[in-house]
Amino acid sequence: MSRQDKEQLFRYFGFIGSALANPHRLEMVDLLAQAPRTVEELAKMAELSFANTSQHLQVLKRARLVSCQREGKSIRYSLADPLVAVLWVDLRRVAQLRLDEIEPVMDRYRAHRHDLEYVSIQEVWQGMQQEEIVLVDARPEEEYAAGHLPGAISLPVDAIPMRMRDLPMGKTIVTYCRGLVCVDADDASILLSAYGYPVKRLEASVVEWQLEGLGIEKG
Amino acid sequence: MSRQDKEQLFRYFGFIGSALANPHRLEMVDLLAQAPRTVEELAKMAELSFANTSQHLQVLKRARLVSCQREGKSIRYSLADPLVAVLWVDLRRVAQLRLDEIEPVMDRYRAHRHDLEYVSIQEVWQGMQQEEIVLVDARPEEEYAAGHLPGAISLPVDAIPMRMRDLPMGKTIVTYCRGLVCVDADDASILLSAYGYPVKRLEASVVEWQLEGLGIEKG
DNA sequence: AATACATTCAATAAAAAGCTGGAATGATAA
DNA sequence: TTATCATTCCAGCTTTTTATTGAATGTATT
Repeated sequence: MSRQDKEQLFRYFGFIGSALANPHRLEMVDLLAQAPRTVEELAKMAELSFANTSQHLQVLKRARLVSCQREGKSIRYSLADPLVAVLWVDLRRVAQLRLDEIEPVMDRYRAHRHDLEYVSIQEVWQGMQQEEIVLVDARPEEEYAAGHLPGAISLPVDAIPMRMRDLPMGKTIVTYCRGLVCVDADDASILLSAYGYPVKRLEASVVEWQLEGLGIEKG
Repeated sequence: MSRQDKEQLFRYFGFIGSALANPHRLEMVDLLAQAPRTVEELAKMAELSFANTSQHLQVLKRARLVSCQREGKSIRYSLADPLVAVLWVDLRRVAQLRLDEIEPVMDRYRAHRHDLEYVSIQEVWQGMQQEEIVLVDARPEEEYAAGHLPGAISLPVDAIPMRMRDLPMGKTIVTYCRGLVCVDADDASILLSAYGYPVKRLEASVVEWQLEGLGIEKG
């Protein structure tokens, strides 16, 4: 009996693992870690068909990694628990640490990677206390609204040419976005430095910020 | 180009996920998180055939989650990095937090679960400073040797009737083993309290101890 | 050099997961 | 009520994963 129960337990653990065994599902988890989204939004962002997106979401839902709630005509999905985001960050960390093949792809994906100057979470935290830097959230506004670093200004990449004037001069700008697997902050940095601002990039997301025990702001 | 690279990145992440998508592989990761093992040992412990065990190990190895090295006639596998153990702990945590189905199985598997008194890592740490408790490592000796809580005595369940006399009287005994998915500490607790010792159980493993930032001992 | 032994490889069959396009559902809005 | 629309379900098909055999590999020991 004991062995069977043990196997059953590991079957449940494997069930969670299976949910994480697909690239598209991981991309959805990554997106949902930023902000809740409808099926339609997710399908567009992950470049998948509706049916396919829905099916993947069902898998994540059955594994209890996401939950959903109706909102008007559509259904909005979100991560079921912050711990799921932590799990996803860990998986990504292991992949980056262990799979050497990732580096060259990362370099291609984030072509400007080596042209940028980076800052750590700690440096940003200190710089903010001393009001030496301005934090720029380069993600879409919904994601900013769902949770952003304290004091950050929302300035989605697409909106930079329009709303650049909002930025105060004389301070160093630090951009951030969804983290390593996102080029928004890269693009924003390139743009802003072309306009003459001194820019650095934070290579972390809101989840990693929280993992450091630091708080966030909403709305 | 950009989108393709992004997809490639997520394919790599999914590759790590796939390695975690099988119950037997997770059991092996759990075992290897305690101590390095040969294929033969793992096969016996997980109750799998040789070939099957080897095949699963290849999958884990290709995902770079484990590494191996020859040792005499046999090959000894171990976790490739402590971060892998962290990932595994997180996966287990998510499963336990989110899958309600797990509780009843856990109750059956660890039948004495509700007869035991539990202590937290913090309580153990404090109790040890004040020399009020004796820590008993109920795992096999190899696992104790590979890393154990500081000051713990190695007393594998099977050896309790023989070596019980080594235990000092007058102090509270705290048992621990591989964590939640292991009954060694349960069995040890039941045995020792039947012999009249005051016993509590720590529901955590060496990995979780380390995650609290506390050190361990080896050898 | 020959043998023993732990591990891996290869081939197969069975089971599970993945994608697609169209139909069904079910809540909202008219 | 009816129409609309986002989402889910379904049937079919292809691909991937898994367990099981038995043979092959490659060290270590004699």
